[in-house]
Parts: sequence; C-alpha cells; structure tokens
Amino acid sequence: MQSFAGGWAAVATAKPLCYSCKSAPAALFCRHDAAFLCLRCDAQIHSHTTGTRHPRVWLCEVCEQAPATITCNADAAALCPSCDADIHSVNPLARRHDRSAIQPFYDSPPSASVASVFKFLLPTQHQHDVGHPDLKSEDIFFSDMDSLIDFDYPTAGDGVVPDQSNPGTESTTQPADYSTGNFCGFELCSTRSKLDAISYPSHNLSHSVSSSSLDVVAVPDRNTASDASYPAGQTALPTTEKAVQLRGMDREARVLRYREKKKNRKFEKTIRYASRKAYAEIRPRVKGRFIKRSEMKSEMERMYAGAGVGYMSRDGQYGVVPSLIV
DNA sequence: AACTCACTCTCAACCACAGCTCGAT
DNA sequence: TTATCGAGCTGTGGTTGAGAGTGAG
Repeated sequence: MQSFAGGWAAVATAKPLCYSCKSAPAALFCRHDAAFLCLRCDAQIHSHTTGTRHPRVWLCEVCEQAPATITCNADAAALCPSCDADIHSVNPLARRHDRSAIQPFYDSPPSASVASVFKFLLPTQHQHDVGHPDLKSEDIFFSDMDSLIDFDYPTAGDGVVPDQSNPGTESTTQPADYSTGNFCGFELCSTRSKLDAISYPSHNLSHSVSSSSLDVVAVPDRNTASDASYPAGQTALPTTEKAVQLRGMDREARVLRYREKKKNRKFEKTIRYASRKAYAEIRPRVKGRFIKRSEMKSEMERMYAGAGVGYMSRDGQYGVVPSLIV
C-alpha cells in the first residue's frame, strides 16, 4: 500500500511548464488565455501596472496538471474534475464532502490565495474583501478568522459530517462539465486515477490549512460560487470597504488570539462515538485484530485447559482484556 | 557518483460488533 | 402521520507488514 504521508504532494507528478517562460513549473492557470503560468510570469502579465486582470485559478492539488475547478471545503483542497471524481467516489463519507465551484482570483496570487483559502468559513458578506487593494491579505484574513477557527464539532447530535447531498446544494457541487472533461476549451486532468489505491481520510486537513501563503488554495464561498463556467474576463471584481474594520488594539488582540489558536491547533483524531471507543477498547483481539468472542472463549479454554485458571469475571463479563499472543 | 545494505519510521489494513441510518411496512 | 422493523452501514483500537526514508560503507 502506498503511503500517503506526504499529503497531496506525495502523489503529484511533474507540473506543466509555464506557457510564458517555458522553464518554470506552472503554478496557476489563466482562464482568459487558457495558459499555465508560473508565479513570476503571472506577476508580469497580470500586474496592476499592465492593467491586465484575467481570472486565474490554482492547479489541482492532487495531479497538479489541470486547473482546479472544484473546492472541497471539507478537505480545504482545490481539485480538477477528474481528481474530484476519483477522491469523492471512494466511499459515502467522501461523497458527502461539501464541494463548490472554485472562484478565480484577479489580483496577485499570494493575497488572493491567502484570503480565499478560508473563505468558505467566512460569512458571505466578506467575500468581496478579498480583492481590496488597500489591505494586506493578513489583515483581511485574520480579522474574522479567530472566531471561526476552532473547528469544534457541532454540539447537536453526534457531530457527523454534514450531509451535503441535499438537493439545495447539489447545483454547486458539480457545476463543471464533467461529462466532457473540458473547461474553457482545455482538456482537463489527463492523468486520472492516480489515487485509486489511496484512501482519503476526511480528517486529513493539515496538508493545506497549515501551508504557507503560497501553498494554500483558493476556496470560494459555496454560496456565491454557483457557476464554474465563467465567461473569460467577464466577472467584475467587486470592491467594498467592509474589510476596513477592527483596527487598533481590538484587532491586534484578535490577531494574537488567532495566532495562538493556530499555533496550538491540531488535527488529531476525533472520537465521535465514545460508546464505540469503549467497546473497541474492551473487545478481545488477536494481534491487534478483533476476534469473535466465541473464538476468544474457545481459545482461552484451550489455553487454560486443565490449568484451573478462570478468565471471566464473576458476572460473566470480560474483566481484564487478555492479549493473546499467537 | 552510484549502489547496496541495514535500520528506523510511517501508516493503511485488518478484524468484530454496537449502534446508527434509512427505507419498507 | 407515526411507529416499528430489519437490512446495511459506520466507526472504534492494537498490531502488523509493506513501503519510504536515511545513513553508512
């Protein structure tokens, strides 16, 4: 079994070369020009001084060979249609991941990416703050994140993954044309099924959440990213002054609090069903594997046959769980 | 520099079964 | 509309083995 320790990068193959310089690996895809670009060439072509602000998207985090068109909010990952289909068809839990069409960025990639990576967590009204020219990405990013970054499970119910299969959200899940595999005339993700033998744990969030600003991906607000088939260059960049808030000491305190939380954040296994944990802990095992209680009984009887040693507690239940060495 | 070997590290798979989900009645 | 039933699915932890990574020769 292939290890998945390296996250998405572990299965990634060589990125396509930049269409402009033809030497550096591409980092993003310009939808207007239908061209892969490295960050340097992108900065030159789409700088404010040139006035060119084409809609661009990051490459798929999995194959890194096709433009991302879908964002999986559960995994904080931008995916191309093929990788999305591969990953989210492995089991029912994966199928329930909240996915939405990715929203292109128009400004410089670092600021756009940082601001957008957690945008699915932000209130909808902040979506337009991303492109505000007067704010550093961190200013936008940290202002409201601390109240949203706890990642606590819902208090009601068992804290299961939200069901994204309801009809109301279906339209945002697969907006791209998967049947053809084409997007803006570009053939997507020619390297399919690299993840066939790789499981896809839903709790594995750290690969992108903890990344640097250059590594993170654009994650659009699911409520606004309803159409992936953006006509090239036609989506106007909205601007607002709402982001210019929380200045001064209050904001600094919030930033500090967020950074502290971020520092201490851990993506550890979360027990959703304590009762199952309790049962698993007392369940008899052989070499770590669960065994039938009837098998354990017969095994113990065989082991202790004639020795006069009892292993059951007085009430017939299991006392100390024996670890059978075979 | 390229290769082999030994060693360490990482992690998915395996197992049984209580409890949950959901469709049928 | 509500209640009940049953089939199928999910999640839980310790151990293991395969594969990746690393350093020495």
